[in-house]
Amino acid sequence: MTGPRSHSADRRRPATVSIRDVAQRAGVSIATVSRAVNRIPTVNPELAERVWKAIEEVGYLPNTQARALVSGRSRMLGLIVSEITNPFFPELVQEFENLAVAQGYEVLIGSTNYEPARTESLIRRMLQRNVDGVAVMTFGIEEGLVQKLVEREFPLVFVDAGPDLPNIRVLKVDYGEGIRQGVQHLAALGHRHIAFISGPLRLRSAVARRDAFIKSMAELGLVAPRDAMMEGSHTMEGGIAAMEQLVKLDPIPTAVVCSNDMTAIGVLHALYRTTHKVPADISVVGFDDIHLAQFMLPPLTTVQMSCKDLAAAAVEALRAGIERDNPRAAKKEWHIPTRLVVRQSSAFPRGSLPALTTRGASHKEPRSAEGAV
Amino acid sequence: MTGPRSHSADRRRPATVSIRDVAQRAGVSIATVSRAVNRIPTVNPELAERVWKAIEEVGYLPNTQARALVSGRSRMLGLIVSEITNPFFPELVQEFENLAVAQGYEVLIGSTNYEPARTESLIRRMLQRNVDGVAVMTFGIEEGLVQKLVEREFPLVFVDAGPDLPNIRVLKVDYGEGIRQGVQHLAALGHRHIAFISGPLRLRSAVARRDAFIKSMAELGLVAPRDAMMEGSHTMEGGIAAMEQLVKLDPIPTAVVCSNDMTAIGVLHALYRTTHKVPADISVVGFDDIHLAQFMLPPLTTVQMSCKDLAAAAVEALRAGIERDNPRAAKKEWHIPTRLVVRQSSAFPRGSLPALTTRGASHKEPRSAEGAV
DNA sequence: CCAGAAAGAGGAAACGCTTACCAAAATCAG
DNA sequence: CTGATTTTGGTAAGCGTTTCCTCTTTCTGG
Repeated sequence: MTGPRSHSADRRRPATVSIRDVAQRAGVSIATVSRAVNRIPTVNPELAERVWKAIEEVGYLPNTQARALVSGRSRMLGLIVSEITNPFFPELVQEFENLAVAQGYEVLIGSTNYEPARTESLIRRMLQRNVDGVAVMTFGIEEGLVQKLVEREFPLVFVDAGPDLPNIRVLKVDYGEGIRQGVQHLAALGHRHIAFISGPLRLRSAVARRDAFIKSMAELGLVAPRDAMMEGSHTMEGGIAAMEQLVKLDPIPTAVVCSNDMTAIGVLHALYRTTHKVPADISVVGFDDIHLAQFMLPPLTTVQMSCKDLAAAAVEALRAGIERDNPRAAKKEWHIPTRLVVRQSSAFPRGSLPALTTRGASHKEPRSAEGAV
Repeated sequence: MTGPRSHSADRRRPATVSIRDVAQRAGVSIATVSRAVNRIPTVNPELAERVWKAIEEVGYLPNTQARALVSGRSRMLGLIVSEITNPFFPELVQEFENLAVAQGYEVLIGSTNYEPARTESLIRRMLQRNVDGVAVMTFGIEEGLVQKLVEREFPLVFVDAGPDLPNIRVLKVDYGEGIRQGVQHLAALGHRHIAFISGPLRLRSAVARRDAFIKSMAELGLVAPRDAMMEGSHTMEGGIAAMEQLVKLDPIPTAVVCSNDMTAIGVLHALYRTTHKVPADISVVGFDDIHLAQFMLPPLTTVQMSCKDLAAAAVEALRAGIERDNPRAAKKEWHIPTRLVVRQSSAFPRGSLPALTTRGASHKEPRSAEGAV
């Protein structure tokens, strides 16, 4: 009669051991147990000791559902990404989760796959599960999504752009800096015909990246002809399709800047199929610096956007919105830097230097810089 | 006074609209609302209609926490993977999540990163969140993990191997078939010196894959010398390290079979650095068939393990364990087939046919088969 | 036309926890 | 030594659901 399942008829599945079992065991009231568990200082240390011992003995785990129900806070965070299968996002998810868990939060993940219907149901589910806040890291908001959450005065974090409302915080990625470094790097190598493959242009972030490219080109007195500005889809398939168009151009671009690394990987593949050599025939620059980038053939020159920074900012911003006594409660914007990482997919354009070998030996080629420019 | 927040003092954050608001609006009791929501047939259709209308009007979403508390079932599933940043897993997660959500479940994801401490805390968290069941897709159980869950009579799904207990179901992957196809494919091309790079050998699945390789070799009267059997780590870095050893061998293997695709990608990268050509100098075969595999340079020949199949089986098995009236409740094992997908990282060993060109043109090379052998 | 059954709706008790509110014990000042 | 003040622990009221039980109401058959 003193076992964990004593007080409750075990009609339910998990032979759940509740706060009452602990109280009984320790010979105190459930209130005391609760206070001990929550480390409320008014409880007598000796009693607290007894409680902790009892907790250990009966193997008590506080029921989060019940906690959430009464406290109104679920200690769950929503994380919405556009595509979990794009390797950038798992890296982000990983970091985000580590940080969230360290703060005692659980994470509910969802990917929109760019489908409004999915997004809709995602929001619904998260609302229903009572998440304390949501980070929308889709790099481009599908409008309408916002509305539902905003109404509820939900702590919300967006990337790049979001409505200026009290509960909304924004992570501003400084695309300008990284992309400028990329373009200048290519220009310094002697490239003049530089193409760009964007993400889906209905995403604000994709537009922002493209604009950063155009601006950087303009600063150098360069301009990419309209047909060298392709719209991709932030996928390998999109990169392939775009590159297949670009190689038909005359003159053919000597370098391609991509809106993300997956696109760049697609480009590498397309050029492999058309037997163009990278970087001898065409230089390729990516964006994101996913882990995979350095293992591509050749290793990818790319603009790094640290998902560590991003995740850290997201969690911090979310907490600022959730915890009313948070010191950063007033902060509304976080800035994320970007920087170029030079590897071996970028080199002098053919003809500007004599007899460059390419594959295999290319990692020994002279380069303008290693690391940030 | 009739608004959604009428009855409850709004001390709490979310201006939560509860079942009471709906009841008031529809002019019925909360019991009736609950019954209507849960589509219990005894409720008068006309009343139900009124309830649904009221729900719509006040924007009611049932509170999952409260539901879980009273019903004892959270409708959350745990999904434990070894490494979310290994592209195989996001694909799996995606499928799993789609299926789970379709059945009305939410998914809590966690990756162990092969660290026992992480695993430990993962289990704790999931238990505390009251998940209805857990799928452990780490491809190799870190023992001790099991114990905690087993004690609670938790519905559990493992891959490859797990204790034979009433609440435990196992997904058996048929490594033999796919790996046999891979080895036979290489042998048919003329390869005799075939190396193997395994996963971390403390994982049972890694051992199973290696054993399947050894067995397939033996069937053909082949044997891989001990120093051609490397232990990797299921990462690109592991593949690189292992391959760097293998190229020092004399004679150098003409083909390498890898325990997963990430390892194979690492191998490709290592061979690029040592200026060996794939497949002309060395053929490479992967395992998993992640989406990325077909976009590698060259596209990777690999053994496909469908993560669709795997996810579907996992969800089904989990439901069988959770829902006591499930027709499949008695089924304890699910079988997952594997099959070879031939692409361009495998070809005749150098010398067995005259003058093979490699890169760029290799996709036009004669091959023994396209698709399954 | 009435007894009894069936059907439908409401009241209220749980689920496991937090937290106001209280009461008792302990401490202290006068 | 008494009355006021401070600990400190217990009691109970919820949190938003589900579900059992009871109470009407309506229908059926004799």
